[in-house]
Order: sequence, then C-alpha cells, then structure tokens
Amino acid sequence: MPNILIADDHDLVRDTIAAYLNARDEFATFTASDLGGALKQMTGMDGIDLIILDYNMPGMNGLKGLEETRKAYPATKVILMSGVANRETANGAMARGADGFIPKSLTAGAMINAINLVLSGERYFPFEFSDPELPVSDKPEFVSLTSREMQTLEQLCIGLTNKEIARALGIQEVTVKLHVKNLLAKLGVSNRTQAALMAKQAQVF
Amino acid sequence: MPNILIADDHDLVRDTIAAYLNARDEFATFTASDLGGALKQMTGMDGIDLIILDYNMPGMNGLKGLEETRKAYPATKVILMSGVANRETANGAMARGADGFIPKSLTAGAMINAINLVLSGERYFPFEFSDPELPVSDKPEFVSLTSREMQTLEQLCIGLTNKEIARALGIQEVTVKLHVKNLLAKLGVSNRTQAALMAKQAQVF
DNA sequence: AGTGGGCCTACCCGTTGGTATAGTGGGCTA
DNA sequence: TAGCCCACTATACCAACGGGTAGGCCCACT
Repeated sequence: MPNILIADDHDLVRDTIAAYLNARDEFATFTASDLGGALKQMTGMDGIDLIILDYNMPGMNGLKGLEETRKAYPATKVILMSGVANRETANGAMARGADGFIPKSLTAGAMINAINLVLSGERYFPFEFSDPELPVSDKPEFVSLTSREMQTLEQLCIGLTNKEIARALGIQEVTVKLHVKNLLAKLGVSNRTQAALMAKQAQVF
Repeated sequence: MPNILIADDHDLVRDTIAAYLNARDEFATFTASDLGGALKQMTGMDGIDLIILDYNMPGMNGLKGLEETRKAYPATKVILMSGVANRETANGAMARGADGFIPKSLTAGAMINAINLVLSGERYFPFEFSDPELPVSDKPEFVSLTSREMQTLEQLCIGLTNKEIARALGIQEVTVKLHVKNLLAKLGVSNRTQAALMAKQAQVF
C-alpha cells in the first residue's frame, strides 16, 4: 500500500484530500502544513512513495521547494498541486523534475487516476496545459496563402535570406521578394521575422 | 461498469489487452479487428464508453479513421494506441480530438490508469511526448549574453525593428545595432530572424 | 594608476529587405 | 473567348540590416 504525504497549508484542503484517499483503502496518507514539516516528517520514515506539494505554501517560495524536495529524496515521486495554475508554473514544475502536476480544478476521481499513474512510473500532465492548441495551423491567415507563398514562408522559418530562398526554390530573388511581400500582407505582419514567429507559433511547420 | 471496445488487427495484442482489462472486473470489453468492424459493432449497441483504436489497422488510413469515429460517436471517448509512436502522430491525434494517446511502450498498470483517467473526463497524453524539455534556456550560447543583449534579443523576439527596439529601451538605434551584431555572433547565427527563432526554440522568452 | 569589460554614441560602407509599378505567360472558369 | 488568378520576371527606390572602426564613459578588479 503506497504511502502518500500531502503537504498543504490549507487545513480543509489537506484533510479532505487525505480523508478521500484514505477512504479508498488503497493508500496510507500522512500530512504536513508546510515544506519544512513535510521534509522533517520524511526523515523519520523512509517509506513515502509520493509527496504532493502545494505550490502556495510556506517554505516553497516558488519552485525552489520542489527542487529541494527532489534533491533530498530523489526516489520519492513528487506531484505539484496548485489552485492558481498557469501554464508557466506547470511547465516549470515538470521541467524541474516533478512527476506530475495537478490543478485543483481536477475532479477527485481524476486525481486518483493521476496519482495511480504517477505511482506506476508515468508522469502526469493535464493535457489542457500542453502548449496551446495545435490545430490552429489552418487559421484563415494561412489558408489564404498560395502554394508558392507557403513554400517561401517555410524557408523563411529557417531564417534564410531572399537570395537563399530563391536558390532553394529555383526562382529569381525578385520573385521571392514578391512572395514575401504578399505573405506579409496576408498574415498582417510587417516584417519577415514576425512572419516566421507567427508561423512557428501556429505550428505550421 | 464501463464498456470498452478494443480495435486492433493484431489478435495477440487485442486479446491480451481485453483479457487483462476483463480480469480486473472493472470493465466490460468488446473487440474488433479493423475500423469497419468496430464502427459496425457500435451501431448495434450504444453503451460503449471508450474505444481504443490501433493506429496501424485496416480502415484507419492515418488519422482519418480517428476523425470518422469521433464524428460518428461524439459521446464516446477515444484513445489512439500506437506502437510506432512518434511525436507528430501523437500530437495530431490529440489535435483531432482524441481523448488519449497510449504508446505500446506503456506498462499495463499505467495503461489502466490512463484509461481510468480518460473515463473520468480528463485527457491523457504521455508526458514524454510533450514538446522537448524546456529548461534548455540556460544553454551556453545564452548565458554569455550581457543583460543589454538579452533585452535586445527579447524585443527581437517580438519582431521589432532596430528603431523600435531603440525606442523601447530608450537608447539610440546605433547602439541597438551594436547589441544585435554582438548577439548574432554569440548565438552563431547570421540574421535577426534566426536569432529570434533560436531564442523561441530554446524557450528563453 | 592602469586595465578590461560593458555600455553608449558616431560615421561610413555594402548588402539585404520591403514597396511600387509594369509586363509576360499558363490555367481555370464564366 | 474573355476574364481572373497565380507564378514569374524586371527596374527602380528607399529603408532596414549587418559589419567595421573609433571614441568616450563608468565601474570593478589588479
């Protein structure tokens, strides 16, 4: 039976989560109200399989607390939990080695599954936090591009000059300039850098 | 008890997964060996909660089969499964409305958790398929940049011209040119577009 | 006191980028 | 067949960019 340590300074949140997990008879739970207390509790016993850290909690100061925890107990799975979850912190947490991220908007059932997933060795990351939606490639701005303009844009996205694009496409530089001018207008931007950035952003290439 | 339909043309894979799920007494499973068979089976009964589609299977041709399935049964959760899983197909599947993606490299336990997660309304996407690692921001090329060069690069990444950057930073355009020239050299690129692309790629901003 | 690095400015140079105008030819459709 | 859109080419102009050289200022380090 996996041991789970829940660290959150909000008594209500912490205790209800603990109670909910306990009720399932699958987990043994322990609690702490700040990072210091959580780490101290872990020294006493070495059987903690998973620790759930609240992002806003004394001792955490940002993601530093997460890093500390990971360094001190590399074998223990760590899930970061946050109510004010924005994409940056979620990504940052995963980048710093968290095994999972659970926003407080998650349903209780989904949380259980996320926990099980992490305990089984996978990492859990809510899909809606994965970078924007991808299928924006066919936004109106892009569908209006002709095939040649698309090819030009593609080369633009590698940072090529007009001359290089001309060579790559086997046409004259003046023609490339034409295509570039037209695609800039269609995309509503004022220079090639913005066009490249926009195309990358929209995941066109 | 959720009804799960497993569609895979490999008999061994399909049947073992079905057996594994059945053994847990949490799910009722049904099977099909191609997309046509799966869709036909769903017309007969309307209680399928989740369908697991193999990516390489007669009738699927790419992600078209996924789209068909979603259109025909919008209420049914769909998980795409693939052994030859590359990032593109995984992303493409999610972009086309799949509720989950499971590579065959997943352990059986993790698969169960993924299925439960999807059934509880969340979407499951293996973290290792999320775009690269983010914390590459402190690559050697970038740490060597001075603070002013960093600020210049930041403006560059919005697609501003030298003149606009000068206004934004409150310095002369000539000075901006200097910073740009230096940061291009340090980043090892030959124009501003490449610099912006590289910075975006490395998630510096 | 001297040295070096970061920052700012200046002037000059050649190249590249962006815009305008104009003309050719191919393909598609009314 | 006339009209339209697209691709391509051409000439020309001005703005923006990339690179070089050189000088002054400030601050930290030796």
